[in-house]
Amino acid sequence: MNIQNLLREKAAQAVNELYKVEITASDIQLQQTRPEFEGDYTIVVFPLTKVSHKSPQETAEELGAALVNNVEQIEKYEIVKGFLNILFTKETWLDYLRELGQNESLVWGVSSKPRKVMVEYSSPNTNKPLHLGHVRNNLLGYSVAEILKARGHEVIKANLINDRGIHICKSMLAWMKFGYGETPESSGMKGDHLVGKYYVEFDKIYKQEIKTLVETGMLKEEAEKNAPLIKEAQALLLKWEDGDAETIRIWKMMNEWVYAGFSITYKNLGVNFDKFYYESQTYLLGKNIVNEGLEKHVFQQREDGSVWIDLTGDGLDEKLVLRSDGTSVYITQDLGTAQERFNEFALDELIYTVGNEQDYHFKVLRLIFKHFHRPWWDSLNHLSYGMVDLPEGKMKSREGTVVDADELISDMLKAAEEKTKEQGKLEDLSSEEQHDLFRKIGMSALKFYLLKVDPKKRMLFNPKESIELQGFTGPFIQYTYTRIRSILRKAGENGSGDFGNVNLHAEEKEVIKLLSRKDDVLREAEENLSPALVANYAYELAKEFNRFYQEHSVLNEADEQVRNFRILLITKAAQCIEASMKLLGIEMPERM
RNA sequence: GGUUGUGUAGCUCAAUUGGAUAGAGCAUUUGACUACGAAUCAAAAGGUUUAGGGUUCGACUCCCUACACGACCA
Repeated sequence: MNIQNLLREKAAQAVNELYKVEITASDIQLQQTRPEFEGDYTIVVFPLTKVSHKSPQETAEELGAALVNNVEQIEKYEIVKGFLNILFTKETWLDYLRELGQNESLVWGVSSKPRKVMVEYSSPNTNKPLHLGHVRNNLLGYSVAEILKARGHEVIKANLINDRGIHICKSMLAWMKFGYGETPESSGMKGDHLVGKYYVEFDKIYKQEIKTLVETGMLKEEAEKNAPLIKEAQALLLKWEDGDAETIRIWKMMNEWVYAGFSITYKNLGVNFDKFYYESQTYLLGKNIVNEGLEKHVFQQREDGSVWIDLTGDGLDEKLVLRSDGTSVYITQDLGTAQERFNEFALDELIYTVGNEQDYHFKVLRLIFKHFHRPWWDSLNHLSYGMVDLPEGKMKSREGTVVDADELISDMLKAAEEKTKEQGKLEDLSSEEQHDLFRKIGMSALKFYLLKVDPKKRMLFNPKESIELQGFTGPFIQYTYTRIRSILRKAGENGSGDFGNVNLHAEEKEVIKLLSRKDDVLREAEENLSPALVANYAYELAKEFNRFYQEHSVLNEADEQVRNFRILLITKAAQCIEASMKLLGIEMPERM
């Protein structure tokens, strides 16, 4: 059993008996004992003085004595300034490791209430290739989905592709006018990049037209509306909405190019989806919701025909849900698609992985369903993440500072190859094996770099740092893993016996302690939708192993029981590192 | 203008959700490869947690004010 939970429960019991109250295990505040004191865990006594009506010192004294007397796993206690430090017997830790050893592989603790959850992530536009911001989105969404799965939930990974609207018409128009039939095949370009090229082309010529108009004396805003190219694009959108055959044909063709491109990027990123949605099929949804809102008097219609919701009572303002011409806005279709998804899958929860620039939007979405009294309105969650900045500042497409996802990936792999070759340890691997290794190392550097940061926070992407292999990085953890694997290969079958009641060194105990925290880490990662907690944990574990490795030998250990113990210890450490990194979408190599 | 997020070591990030002397990595300085892999380990140095006030046994964390940067709503 989880040692922290054991302590919480026993402490709660003891408090209840001592002071005739009814507190629960979760009322016990627990933390790691600071290294300068003797002990494994520390009970914070201050909150308990409210029920004991005694001084912190006295309360700690009574609780400590009760625990030592009643719990065989507890060896001693020590009180320092209102903190009750608890030391467990070494058998407690050895037994915990034995318990882990009963399973062949590592088993995560699962949620007591499994849910059915849809995680929407990626959700790209079809007018240009993916960039660094999308990469953070994809890695976060994928990882959160994997974390939820590991917790025992049923997860549907969904991708809502924005395949319609003025943006794709711009690319189409530019291609029709200036493309001369260029295709991915004829140009040798990846489809998403080819379409992106025409999007940029559109913008370039559009800007020129505006400039020319302004020179003839037109106001800038006016020029932006009246430039011939934008008018043409708008006309094209109308044709698309009318279902014009030729327009639809070109639209489909260009979107197919983009999808082929995206699927390569997704494959390289190692992400996947169970369900694709397309806006062209969902953008008309939501109008029935608008009607429902009007009937329920949650929405109000104005004289011009537009429909609004008044959220001033919730601290927000009034929000448009349908334009006066009867067309949808973004929130309209989001209302429709959310409703449809709950209907179709009987979801317990829906998580949108979208940047924090849309915090307001998702607040509104939840509130609307709250006013509709949907029972699931509260399960509509927004995995909101911060933007990715570059050392030069924000990514700006106009200034060409956008970091392209495909380029980024290939740069990472190249860097991994160079740095690995510098080490010169792998001459005997086939070139195929080498390339697989470079991929694993490069992607681990990239993924770990992006996932180790709290998703909520805006972060800095420093290309030079991202390809580092030392310190708080993915490759460091991989390296640690391969060291363990190397020992285990050499150990062969020599470590399957029991280890009795061996001595336990500080470095060994610390590794077991960390292992015993795995389920709490996963639970917290779920609660906070934060892969960063898992990343930090994997790093801690790797570091703790390295500390052990420096001080103690496994294979050269003469005592067979000690050797058996250490082999099981490092086996479980390796499995836990691998399992944690897998939740981040990072693969472990056998050698590097 | 309104709403909202962020501000921690030179840089990039942590801090068990209010707990002990705020921790890591990089960079700098120093020590350890004839021990299972040195992509490692150990050590030094680096902090008025943006500033000021408040709440309490106790504040990086909660409240107020100001400043800086960002985002959103028109």
